[in-house]
Parts: sequence; C-alpha cells; structure tokens
Amino acid sequence: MTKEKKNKPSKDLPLGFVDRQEKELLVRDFIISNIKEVMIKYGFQYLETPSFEYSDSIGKFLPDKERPDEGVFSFKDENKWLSLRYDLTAPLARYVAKNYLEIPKPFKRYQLGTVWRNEKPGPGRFREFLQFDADYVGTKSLQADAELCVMISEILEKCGLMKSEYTIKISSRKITEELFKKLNISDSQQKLTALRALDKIDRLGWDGVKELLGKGRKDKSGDFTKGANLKLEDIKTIEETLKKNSPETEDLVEILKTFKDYNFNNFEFDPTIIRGLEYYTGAIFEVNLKFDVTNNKGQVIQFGSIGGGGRYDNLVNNFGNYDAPATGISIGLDRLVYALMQKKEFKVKQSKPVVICVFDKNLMKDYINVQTILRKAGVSTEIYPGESKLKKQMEYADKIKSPAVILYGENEMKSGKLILRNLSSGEEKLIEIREIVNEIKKIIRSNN
RNA sequence: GCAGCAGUAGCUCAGUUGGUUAGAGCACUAGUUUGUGGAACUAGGGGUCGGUGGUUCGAAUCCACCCUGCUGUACCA
Repeated sequence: MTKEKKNKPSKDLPLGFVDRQEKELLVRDFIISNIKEVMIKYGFQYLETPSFEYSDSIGKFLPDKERPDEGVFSFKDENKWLSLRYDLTAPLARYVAKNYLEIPKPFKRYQLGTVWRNEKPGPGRFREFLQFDADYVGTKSLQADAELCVMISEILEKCGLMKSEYTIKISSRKITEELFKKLNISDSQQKLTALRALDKIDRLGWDGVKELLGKGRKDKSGDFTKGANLKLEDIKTIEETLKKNSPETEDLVEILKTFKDYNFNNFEFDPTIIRGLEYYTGAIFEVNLKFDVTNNKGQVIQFGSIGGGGRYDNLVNNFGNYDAPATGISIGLDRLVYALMQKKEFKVKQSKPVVICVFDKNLMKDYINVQTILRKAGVSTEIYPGESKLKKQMEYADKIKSPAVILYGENEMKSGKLILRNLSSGEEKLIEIREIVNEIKKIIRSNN
C-alpha cells in the first residue's frame, strides 16, 4: 500500500485483454491435449505461423487505407503496415500460396494460436483469444467438409460434452444465393443487410428478423437498427423457403449423405446460419452449445457459438495463381473453456507441492536431501521459500492447498525421523525418512 | 459506434430534506499460542467516495462534461 500515486504505471489492462489463471489454463491444456490426439488420428499436420503478417496479407478488405486500425491491431514498420492476425485462415492461405509447390495436395493442417481483434468485447469475448483451426486445402471433395464436422464433434465429446449439450448446424451459402436470384434481389447492400438479419435468428426469432428484413427494429435498450427494406412478399417468400428445413442444394445433399456413412447425426440443418460474410463459398458450419451460460453474477448471457467454419474456394487464389479450393473449421478455445468450466466440475489433477518447513537455516542440507528424495520419486515438493515462523509456513502451505507438510526440526533429527502432517485431516505421523515417499503418495491418493 | 444501467477500502456493498476526523462483512497484518494451517477472540493498516469543473458557508450526496465497467445492439473480414 503505497501513498505515492503520481506517475505510477496503471494496473488496469487494456479493454478486452485479461489475465488468465491456472484453473482456467489447466482446463485449456486439457482441451488442447484432446485436440492434438484427435488431430493425429485424423492425419492433420501441425503448423505455426507468426503473429504478425503484412496487413494486406491478412484480408483483402482490411486494413482500410485510411483507417488501418479498424478491426485489427496494426502499426507501420518502415514503410509497410503490419497487423496482428485476426484469424488463422488468412495466414494459412498465405502459407499455402507461398509453399504451394512443396506441400502435399490436399494439404491438411491444424493450428493453435492467439488471434487479436480490435473490436468491442462482449460476454466471453475478448480482443485477444486462442483459436484452434483445422483445414483441408486443395480439395473440392465434400467428404472433407463432412469429416471436419465429425472431427469437431469427436473433440467436444472427448472434452466431456454430451451429444445433447451441443450441435453442429450446417447450411450452404448456395441456398441464400439462389433465393436472392429468384427474388431478383441484386442490390449488394440489401443482400448484405438481409444476410446479417438472417444470421440473428437464434437471438431475435423470426419476428425480429422479419423487422430487420423490412424497415428495421428497435432493441431492448431503445436503439434502432435499420433494416434491409425488402418487399413484404419477398420477406414472406424468404421465411417460407428457409423454414422448409429440407436441404436441397447439391453440396448439402452430399454432405448429409456422408454424415450418414459416418453414422454421425448430431447436426441440424439450419438455412439461417450465415457466418462470415465474404469468403465462404459453399457449405458453412457453426458449433453451438445447447445449455445456458452465465456471467459471474449468475445472469444468463448471449453466448453465441463457440466456433464454425465452411468452404472457401477462392481465398488461396487471392495470393497468386494457384487454385486451391479449401474448407476449414475453427473453435474459440477460451470460449469453450469458459462454457465447459460452468458445465463440468474439473478435477485439477495437478498436485500441489508438499511443503518442507524450515526450522533452522543451518539444517538446509537435510531439507534439500528430503526434497531430492521426493522429487526423484515424482512428488511435487518445495522447501518453504523464505524465513518465517512456523505458523506462517503452515498458513502458506494451507493457502496453496498443499496436501502435506514435513516438520523436520532438531528434535526429529535426533531420532532420525520426521513428522508428516496431512493437511486435509490434520493427522500427524512420525516416520522414518525412507517411508516418506510411500506415506505421501498415500495422502495424495486419498485426496483424489 | 449507438442505447440503458452503474462506479464508495483488495472484494461485496451500506451511506438523501447536502453538515463534524466516511462505515460494515470478507480478505490482509500483528497478537492470544516465541515448533504447528483451517475456528474463535483482540488490536491494526488500508479510501484525494472514478476524474475534472461548477453550485454552496459546506458535496460521496446536486449540476455539467469526461473516463471506466456491465448489459443489449451494430460490426466481427
């Protein structure tokens, strides 16, 4: 507690950035290890690309020349604009274009990496987050699209989700494309607004979406959103068509057939999912959780999807002359962690260290000896860091949730024994040094 | 960006007809126990009441602007 407040650096974090603590990180590690296992089984190779790319590589629309910070974090290095990547797909397309001649076709890669978005964060959404991507590049085969969904489902179930707790929604860009053509809606602004409106159906329902397809809608806070201004009869046709719920486009028919071959049925055809607006060209998927997610005040929040993807046949071609149709899926790991931690009690398997209390610095050699025996046996152990009264040392051990402390002072040394105190039961035992490993393992076992 | 709500100790919050040195619980520190954690008791530290300006003899309290947070909405390549 210092009194000098002037010129102290801020303890606050920039908007949308957070510290992540062990409890969360261990769950994340658990998910990552499941991902890697599944990726190996499915034959994807591991890739890492840098955090920064040249700004014009990470998206063909951004950064805007006038406002290079819109949506992405950018800075000017010498004469070139660099940006932190906002996803892993654009860097993949760049990588494929750069290494096209060497890589296998099709190229199957997965990647785990932090991405950054310069946007307003929402519940469970940050400006820096970890993403997992798996992509197939260089194949038109729709089996790839289908397999990605099967694979994501396997990962989620390995992480402990039940079939009833998530679903993979699937649709195709071709549906809305054909619909707009049929209705003679060609104004690109109108199409864009209409697509965005349809994307919101899970939140607003058809009534809200119809308002947005028409004149516009006022939200709960009283804010007004302009609509697409479509004709009433067109809105009716759109609703009727999309409510039909039978996938008729060729690509979907084939993907659904493949799902059947895989015996995969935890998906829903949903023609109202839209995803990103520009680069998807065919099938699109979205991974949704089916249970409520709450914030730290216990309020249910609009959590949205935890991932999605789809087919993007033209992206690689943007970088050069290679035509590489592709399809991919990505998961926002931090959001999955957030949701999973609410759903499941995670036993944090990481065992906390046994604490060897220090009675006398001059006995350090003996303490190190015991510590070495335990560490060699694989038991997490530490000598109390510092010099404090025994009470402090016990409080420390309690605070870090240590399973046991070792009390080894002059009295014990005389008899060649030491005291092992079980911190959850409070029980103390006077034991020989050679018994220490077994006794501690017993305690740790009984705690699990 | 737009809208609504909110900002008092590390955390959760109390504190209006504006009035002496601004409160509680939890947490923290020390002690009761100089070789023993979790409970109890005692004592203590910690706040320019989000910031700036204004009204007033006097502002945590009223007004204006700004900042920050939450929620919704927009955007999310």
